[in-house]
Amino acid sequence: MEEKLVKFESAFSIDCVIFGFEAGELKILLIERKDNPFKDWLALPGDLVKNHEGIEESAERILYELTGLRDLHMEQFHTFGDVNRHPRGRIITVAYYALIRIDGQRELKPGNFAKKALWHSVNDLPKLAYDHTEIFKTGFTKLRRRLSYQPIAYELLPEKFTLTQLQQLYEAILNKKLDKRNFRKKMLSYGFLKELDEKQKNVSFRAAKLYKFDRRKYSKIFQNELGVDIDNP
Amino acid sequence: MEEKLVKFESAFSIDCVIFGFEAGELKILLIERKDNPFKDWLALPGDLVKNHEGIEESAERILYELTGLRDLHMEQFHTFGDVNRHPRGRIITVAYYALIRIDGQRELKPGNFAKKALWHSVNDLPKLAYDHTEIFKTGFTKLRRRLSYQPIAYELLPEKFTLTQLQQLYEAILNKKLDKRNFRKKMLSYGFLKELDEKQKNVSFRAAKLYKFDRRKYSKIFQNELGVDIDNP
DNA sequence: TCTCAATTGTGTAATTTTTACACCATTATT
DNA sequence: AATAATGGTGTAAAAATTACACAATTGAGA
Repeated sequence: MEEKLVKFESAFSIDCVIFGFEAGELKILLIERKDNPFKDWLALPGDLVKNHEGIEESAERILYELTGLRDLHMEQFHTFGDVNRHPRGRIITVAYYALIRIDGQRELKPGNFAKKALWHSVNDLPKLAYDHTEIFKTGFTKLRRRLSYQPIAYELLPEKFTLTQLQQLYEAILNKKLDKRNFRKKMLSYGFLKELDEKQKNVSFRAAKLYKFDRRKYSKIFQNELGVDIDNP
Repeated sequence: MEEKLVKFESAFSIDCVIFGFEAGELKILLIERKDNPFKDWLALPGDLVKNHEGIEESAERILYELTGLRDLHMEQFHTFGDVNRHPRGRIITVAYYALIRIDGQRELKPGNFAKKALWHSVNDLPKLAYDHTEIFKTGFTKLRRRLSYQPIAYELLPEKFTLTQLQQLYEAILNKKLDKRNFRKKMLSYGFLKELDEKQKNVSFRAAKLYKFDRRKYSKIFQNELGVDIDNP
């Protein structure tokens, strides 16, 4: 059963704050809108939720259509439902953030309602369409808070990375300088970083060791620490 | 403009997990449903969001109608949107938790669709209507996680309380025993507990000192520690 | 009024975690 | 061979957390 008419009097949508990390900078993926309202503005990728899909599913679809990627780290973080947040009617939107590895080769498909999709540094964002600036800020704050108790950052790095890259990523998200020795000590103490027999290439200085995440160990440590409490009904 | 017809093909609702603390037990406020679906089942208080109200506003209204209280500590914690979560159509629901002081005197108004409202211990909840058991569990987990980094528990206690009561409340939420001396040391170190010149009455043992929260000091300590990051756009 | 039962209120030492801090090593480039 | 740039490492001080036991107070009841 295909939908023809969007019920603007009462509908729900998904908006995604998609984080990536590139050249030492934290970025988000934005689209440039083709039409009114907010023609030519930058906006968060999003769509109306279809009748046959759950909201989680819808968020995954939006991400897949845009990036071709599935099974990303995604998290619902807030729902925005002010009466006038959307000029075309009463639409509440469920916001998710996602963490993805930026890959310059990958083609982004902005979809029918956008001219293009682009990565934009979080540090000098223009005003976004609708209430998307607020949504972004909320999502960024949630990500930051989350990172301070769960080391999810590796989702943003390439498979092999140096400790300096990891530290730069933390610094970009937490927005503060960290001490190199203490940072390394801490990260290595978790035990889910695996040192590789490989070094950085093509750098004109001492090459750093490469590491990768051991997902198995990571899960063991962090799943029961954060999931639904086992002792409760 | 009054609504006559509820658009069940696509609507949103609010559900509230309302926590209270009484007789050393953590409780939530439930309603007993009058009609189908889920006639006679216990459910979380909730309602459809009206066209003219924001979701926050809607949550506040639901709480006010039920308890007569305003300005409660409320927090949106998750939105549930599985396709088949509601037997009567596609309804996604935004869930809030609230913390309130149980007052046996206060009359609860269950509303038109419920037979009654009652406080129920969180420890032996029956299966709830719809997906409300899942909503409750998620809310409880969020509350627990929040409490471990922000001492919000005082919202659940009477104005004057003993440190033992406070500890019991923490134990009920975190679901584990705490060390009395360490607990007191920690709580008092925050500096927002004010010792009163008053003691417990009507107990057949050594009466404990009463304390109250100093909201002013509390806010100073915890507002900038958790709010939106000041350094970011 | 004495005793009992129940609960309050208190401090210290050991352990763990966090913080602060500086220099030599390695590599590519010239 | 010197230089420029970054990688990689350890220790000591401070702070936070944990573990742990007993005397003091009160009302109830004999």
